[in-house]
Amino acid sequence: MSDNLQEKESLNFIESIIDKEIKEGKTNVYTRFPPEPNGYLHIGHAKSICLNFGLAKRFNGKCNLRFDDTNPVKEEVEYVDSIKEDVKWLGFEWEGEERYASDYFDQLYDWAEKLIMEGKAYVDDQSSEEIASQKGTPTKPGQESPYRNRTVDENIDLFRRMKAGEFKDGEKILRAKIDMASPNMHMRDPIMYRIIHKEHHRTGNKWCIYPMYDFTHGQSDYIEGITHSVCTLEFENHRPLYDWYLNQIIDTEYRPRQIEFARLNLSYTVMSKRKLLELVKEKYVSGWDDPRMPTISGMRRRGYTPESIRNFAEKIGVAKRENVIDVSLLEFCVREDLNKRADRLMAVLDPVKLIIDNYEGVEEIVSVENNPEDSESGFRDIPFSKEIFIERDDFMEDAPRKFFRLSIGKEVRLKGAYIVKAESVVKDSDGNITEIHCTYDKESKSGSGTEASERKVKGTLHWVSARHAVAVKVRQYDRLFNNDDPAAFDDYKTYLNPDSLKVLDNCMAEPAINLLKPLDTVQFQRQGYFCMDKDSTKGEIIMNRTVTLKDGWAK
RNA sequence: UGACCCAUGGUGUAAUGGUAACACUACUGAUUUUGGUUCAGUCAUUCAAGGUUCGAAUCCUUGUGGGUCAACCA
Repeated sequence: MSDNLQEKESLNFIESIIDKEIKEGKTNVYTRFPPEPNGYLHIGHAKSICLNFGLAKRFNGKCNLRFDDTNPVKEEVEYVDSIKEDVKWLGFEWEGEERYASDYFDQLYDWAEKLIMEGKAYVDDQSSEEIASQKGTPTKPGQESPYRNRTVDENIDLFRRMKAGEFKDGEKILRAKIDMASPNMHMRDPIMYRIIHKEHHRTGNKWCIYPMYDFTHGQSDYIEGITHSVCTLEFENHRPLYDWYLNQIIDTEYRPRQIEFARLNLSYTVMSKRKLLELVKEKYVSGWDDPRMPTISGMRRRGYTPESIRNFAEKIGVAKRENVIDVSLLEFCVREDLNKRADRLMAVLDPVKLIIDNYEGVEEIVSVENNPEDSESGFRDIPFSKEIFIERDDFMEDAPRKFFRLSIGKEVRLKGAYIVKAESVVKDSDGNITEIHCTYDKESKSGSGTEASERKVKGTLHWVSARHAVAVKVRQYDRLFNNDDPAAFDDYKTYLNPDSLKVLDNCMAEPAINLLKPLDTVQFQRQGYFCMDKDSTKGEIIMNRTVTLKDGWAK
């Protein structure tokens, strides 16, 4: 029966393709995640990672991590390291050691010579401008290069001299000889190798010619035994070239297959590496791991969990249709996860003092459950006293009838403690409330079992005992852009949300906050989920707001 | 005036010729010592026109709309 259920589970279109192939006798599934180490991974990459590793897992296959490092101008070791960390953090394990396209440079070079020998590639002496001008347009065919019909001997000689470093950057180039009239621009004698005199993060100064993406990717797949080369839609037009190159070198039955899917777009954010890099370089954010960034490292610092991101990737599905996922789905996923696992803590973000005038004694201890969603999580003790802080928003002198919080003459429950009634307020010369004076019902203590403790009151407030309060700094993060599709505009930066970060310096938390370590997540009761920032020190606790709680009141 | 791809509620994703469904969002209500959670419910969907078929979201044709492609980027 359970088998039946599993069979009924719907497959995405890639899984359907593989499922069909397996039924037709194909035996293995081998995928790869192929980032270029020229930036940090973002939530869009997470979709691809979950897809590729997920496919391997589902079909008992393998998945490689391969760095597509064919352009030393843009690539750096810093990015390699961060990418490895992020993939691991997301919970995936690649097959063996990570791979590098640069590991295949020798083989790629040999294949290039082979193509030259067969008259299928030639060296072009023209400038990039000249080549571009002969390329034609999508609706007009291109013209053939005057160097297109050089002899094999001449081409080989020139190519070897390119490799030997006899020419400057841009002086010569190796092109495949395909079809300048092809309706597919990528087939109009695409560039295979260009000269770049620049040290490579892996191969050092061994090479001064580097292969282009198209001449690298399919062959790398072939070398690694990849069966399904899953990439995003913009490579759809490259597929004929992917296949053409493979046709030149393959002499076995095995052949990798490119399949394209629609990349992830998220509302209220930008996803392109170029734009993210701009935000970092121009200091609109504090770095790649700024908690407002849609990068994996930013989300980690913000307090997102790997589980919530994987679950998100599962929920958004995989298809070929352009899509913009509502960021509220991401928020739903992290709340869903954190609700189950985050211990509750009380913290007052905008404190105002509340004094219980008839409170007897100095202080006492109350006991509160750590997480009502997790019976294993137990209870903790919290100090309570005559003077406490509550949220400024939780008090109104004259409240509308739907206001379930504190106002003069009205009662509320202090979470885990007593029911209090507001009697009067003290204000400063500007009219700001500085103290709220209350009386409490001595018999109403939570859990005491008395009749008074069972009384129902409209609202329950979080609070912190004034003399025990721990000062914390809170960073309230909000969406980075205030337009739901900023990427649609060239001047997307004008849509940056000026309130995407609010720093609150005078927050007060209960003493248990001292037990937290960096990256620990808690729920501040009635506020949201917060994650201790890595910049916290002994003297200063910094909490990043991951996401607010859903607010059913929302004035 | 090219090639390739795509079109299902507000947003996503299913339904694989046989009752259009699931999730998110929004909104109701119940429960609640978090205006959270949980539970119950409501609103809302096949781009258009032809054709094939007993039967079409699904297959065909033609439109329409959208995306991608003219880096010595990936």
